[in-house]
Amino acid sequence: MTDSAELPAPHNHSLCINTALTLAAQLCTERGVQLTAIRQQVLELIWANHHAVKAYDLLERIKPLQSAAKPATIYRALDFLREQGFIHRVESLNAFVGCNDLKSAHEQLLLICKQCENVEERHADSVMQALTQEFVLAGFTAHHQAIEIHGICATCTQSNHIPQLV
Amino acid sequence: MTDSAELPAPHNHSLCINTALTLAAQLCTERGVQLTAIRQQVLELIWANHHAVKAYDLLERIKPLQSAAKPATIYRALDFLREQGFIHRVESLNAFVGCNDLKSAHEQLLLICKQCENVEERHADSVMQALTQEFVLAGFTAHHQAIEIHGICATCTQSNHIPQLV
DNA sequence: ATTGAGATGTTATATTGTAACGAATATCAC
DNA sequence: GTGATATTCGTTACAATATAACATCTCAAT
Repeated sequence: MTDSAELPAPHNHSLCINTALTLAAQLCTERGVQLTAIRQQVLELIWANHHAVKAYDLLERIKPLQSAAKPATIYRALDFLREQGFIHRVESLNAFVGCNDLKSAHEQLLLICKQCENVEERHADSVMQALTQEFVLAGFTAHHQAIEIHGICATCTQSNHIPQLV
Repeated sequence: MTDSAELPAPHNHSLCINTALTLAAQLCTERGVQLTAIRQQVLELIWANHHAVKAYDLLERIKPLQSAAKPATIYRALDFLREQGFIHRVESLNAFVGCNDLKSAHEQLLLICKQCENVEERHADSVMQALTQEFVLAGFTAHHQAIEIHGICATCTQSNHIPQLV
């Protein structure tokens, strides 16, 4: 049996990773910033699945590649990747997840499944519009927002309804 | 000059605190749970202003009252207060703020001012409705949500426009 | 070759949060 | 009231997350 709990949808994940890495490399070139080996490896590790990854897990995983890696190694790479908009920090998990919309500067919604732990990013324009109205009402100028919803994703809900073999 | 940056609106803050504490005490009685001295003191310290307070700051502030206080003392009180819905955790700040809507079970929006550090809680029904629609679209069952917006509040925006005496 | 900016190595430490277990206290049935 | 039970608290130890500070390296532009 494959790991269907983690990558439930028919999903070519290496395509997923490749797209993200290729685009990141391209954007770095355009912006004149360096996607160094460490930064690229961290980005690749984050994209290993659609979970939110913890900094110290990344540290363990990068050590075979970068034996000198220390916490600062990881946090610096994470800072860079965040500045470039390649990843998001999931505030409610102290963890990090790849951004799958590098082109547009959308602020987004993160749907975090408690069961499979996948994090789905959605643009949710209607939510953002309602938020903007709310800011106007409150006289608030928004700079940055974190919208994180914990629950059960569609795939897990479905698979939970499939009769179990007991 | 008074501390107008922290409590900018004409605002009877002791009323604010008293209301919160009285209501919390009442709800605890109704629910058959204990609002012990420690828990009440922590709640009171959180309500000292409208900032998000860090756990270790609370620890320092409660020591004059509870000389035996240790991290676990604070975190247990915080757990209790959260379970009862008396406070919110601000995920993006690792900090805690009083809930000013104890009666209704609204999930809410936190508007966090970078300048005065006040946290304003808003119900934002339109945002929640848009969110609910988004969940339906995504087939997602939401259990808990954190919506945290960082920016500049109305009061600070106004006072920033007042010509400075230089 | 020099230099200057950015990236990394390295050590140390700060901050945030939990686990585990025994002692004290409150609550409830009798 | 007394004893049984559950809850709360004290205490120690530690885990997990994150940053500061400074030295060194790399590499491109001059």
